[in-house]
Amino acid sequence: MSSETFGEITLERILARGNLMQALKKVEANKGSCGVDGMETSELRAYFKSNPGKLTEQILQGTFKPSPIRRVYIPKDNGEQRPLGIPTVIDRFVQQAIALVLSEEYEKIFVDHSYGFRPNRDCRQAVRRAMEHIREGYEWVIDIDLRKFFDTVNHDFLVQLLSRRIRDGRVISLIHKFLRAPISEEGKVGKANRLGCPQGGVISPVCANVVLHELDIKLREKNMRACRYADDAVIFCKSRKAAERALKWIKKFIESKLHLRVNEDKTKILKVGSPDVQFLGFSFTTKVSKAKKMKFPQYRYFPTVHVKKRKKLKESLRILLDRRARGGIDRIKRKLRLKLRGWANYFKKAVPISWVQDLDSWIRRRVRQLLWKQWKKPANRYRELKLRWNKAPNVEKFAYSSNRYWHIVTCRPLQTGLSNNVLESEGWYSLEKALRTASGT
DNA sequence: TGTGACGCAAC
RNA sequence: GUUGUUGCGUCACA
Ligand SMILES: Nc1ncnc2c1ncn2[C@H]1C[C@H](O)[C@@H](COP(=O)(O)OP(=O)(O)OP(=O)(O)O)O1
Ligand SMILES: [Mg+2]
Repeated sequence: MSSETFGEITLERILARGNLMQALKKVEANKGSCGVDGMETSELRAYFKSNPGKLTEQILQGTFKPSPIRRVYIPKDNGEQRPLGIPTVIDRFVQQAIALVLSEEYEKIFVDHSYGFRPNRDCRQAVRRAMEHIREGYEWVIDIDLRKFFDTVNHDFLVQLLSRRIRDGRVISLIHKFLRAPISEEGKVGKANRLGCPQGGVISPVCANVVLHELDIKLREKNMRACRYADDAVIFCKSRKAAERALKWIKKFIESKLHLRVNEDKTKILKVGSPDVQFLGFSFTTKVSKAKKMKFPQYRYFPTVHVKKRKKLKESLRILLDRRARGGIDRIKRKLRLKLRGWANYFKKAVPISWVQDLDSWIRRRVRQLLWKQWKKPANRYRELKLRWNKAPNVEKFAYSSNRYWHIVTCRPLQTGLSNNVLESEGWYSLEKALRTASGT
């Protein structure tokens, strides 16, 4: 619990040998790409060892200057672009050292309903907490999202908050320097940054939590049923009226006190069962299988995989199982298994079985297409089919038929020769199997 | 029990 | 080409 008191955060503690070694390991393990200076993570250890005290001395003397941040854009799920800010590996190393200490201390004061970017906390716990509120009759939800969250964090306010807990001015100054690091885009270095924590900065997540901790405190003070993961906060109320009242002051608080911007489009008040409610990839539904209802008759709402996330998985499988897919069959098999395992492990019990069956038969259809294309020549097709289905009638005739894949895979010989069982025995994974192993049976 | 390689998810 | 935090999974080594 938060019974422990906030410890002293000093530069010496950040630069302690053990802390630096731990930070070094983490940067290396990430294997992230280089910053503006071109130094790779694989070169960091050698660099650090060759100049043992140089870096720490610079930091202690206050002469250390972070390098500019390399700007890279990556696509977001909604089609927009996400501006990353990639620090040099040296800066990531120093930031790691800071972040380890910051996180350790702030963990002691962060509130229980905050889940994002925090150790020993995951999405499932956040969703479980949300479900508890729903089951206690709080069926109206305020879904809050902040506009360009990291990029709009106010430096002065953040520094002010950090100063309340960190008495060592050198630490504050060092963090401030990292925040002000300029952006380098297409070789051009811009002016010192005045707004935001870089998406890609090591200390950014904990800084983000430090800012929204103020909101957490306020919500707890007012006895709100809240659940926050980064800038995605859901607050549960008993009525639409209550939700509207709450949203009014929350908005005001976020914008005027925290200097952040509420995303007007994505922020909304809805009944929890609405498909527009998405929290960490889940939505909440009353429409579940009879078996589930029988098992939990006392419950009404259940978490389920949000439709957008189902589509996202299917889309990525479509690319993986494309007829003109790159790489060999074995590689595709392995990737499919890995992907389904990982995915199933995250969503586990929230996946509706009827959808599992739909998806699995869709996967098998695409696998059949893939193999049919792979075998190419009729003679090959004959051989491969016969190999799998000895007692086949008409295999010969069928193997020499046309090339219209989608139509063909629905025909009997392929369905039998490449039946579900045959596909499974040849190592083709299914979501059903992934879910079975994920739930431990 | 601990370490490191790969991967999945959330943001 | 893709950074960061966090959680989990699989495999591997001692
Ligand atoms: N891949 C990532 N790498 C680094 N930081 C990330 C990544 N994804 C999300 N974040 C961090 C930075 C974001 O500001 C914050 C909230 O994510 P998100 O709401 O998706 O974007 P956003 O708040 O920046 O833009 P938007 O205005 O679209 O909501 O989480
Ligand atoms: Mg946002």
